[in-house]
Amino acid sequence: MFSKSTEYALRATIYIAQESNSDKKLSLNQIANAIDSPPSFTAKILQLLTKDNCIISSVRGPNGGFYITEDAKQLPIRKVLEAMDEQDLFIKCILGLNNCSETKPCPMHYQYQPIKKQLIKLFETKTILQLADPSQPANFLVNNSL
Amino acid sequence: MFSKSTEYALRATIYIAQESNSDKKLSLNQIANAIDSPPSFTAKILQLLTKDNCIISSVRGPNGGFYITEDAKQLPIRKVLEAMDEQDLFIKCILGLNNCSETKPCPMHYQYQPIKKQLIKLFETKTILQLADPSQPANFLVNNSL
DNA sequence: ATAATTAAGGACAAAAATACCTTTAATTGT
DNA sequence: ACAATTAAAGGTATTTTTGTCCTTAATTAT
Repeated sequence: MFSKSTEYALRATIYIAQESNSDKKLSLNQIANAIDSPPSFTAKILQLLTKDNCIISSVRGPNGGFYITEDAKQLPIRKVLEAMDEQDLFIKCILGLNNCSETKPCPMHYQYQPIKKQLIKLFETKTILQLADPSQPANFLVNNSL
Repeated sequence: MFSKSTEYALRATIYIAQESNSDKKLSLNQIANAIDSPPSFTAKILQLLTKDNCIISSVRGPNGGFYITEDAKQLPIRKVLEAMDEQDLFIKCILGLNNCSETKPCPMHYQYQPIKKQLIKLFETKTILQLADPSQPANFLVNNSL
């Protein structure tokens, strides 16, 4: 569905929203460890998410780290996809066509369109806050023993 | 959603099912031209689809080319994903976790699960024939002038 | 038989995604 | 001021994906 970068970005954002606030910041290593991602690569992802502090905020130095503001928690998760430049879901159809629509539909258009609509709705309406329920520690591990 | 390889594979399969039969075979160049894909790369994709002639059939030599049998048209399009080793949709969740389920759900599980179910149903129940039906649209061009 | 045609197969090239490492800058506490 | 800590930034390495090219094998028509 998404690139690893986007998966890490979504996991990191939700985890930070669950665990942090401006008084309790999370270090890169805490985050990478929690969301099961390579630390150095995760650093790059976090840099994208903190661009202009628009999704994630960060401060350097001792007791520094990453956190998210209450305002940013209200953003729809689509913003995370935008930050990662992951727009194919919104632009392309399931066969990879760019302008697949009612006027020039592909052979799978009528089958995929309703599903695409739900996916778009999910990312445009669900906020970071709605996905980050702090009442219980969430599962972010790629491989679980079931 | 899918890799370019898988997109080409789906487009090629549907196109071949629309246009060919054992008496009317399609050359590599006809196919690549129709589905808007790089010819040499498409050749590799077609090799995967013709493995054991299980989805697409081919014959070499003059008047040779690719075609699909009536039997193969009855296969669900999931078979194309299998041939391309594109299994993430069926295995992983939207955050990239392998064993995301009711017992250990990720933070997006309950939002994504119903959509994933529809996607799986689409690929497991729709046959190549159903998508290649003359009643279905037949546009395969990546960039349309709308 | 021979030549022409077409897919199959192998090697290789380019580009993109993923991952790592080192240095720099900011911040904090002493 | 200084040392310690932490993210930012830059460069590089590795792997995967995408794409090309050339040779081989099969088939057909002459």
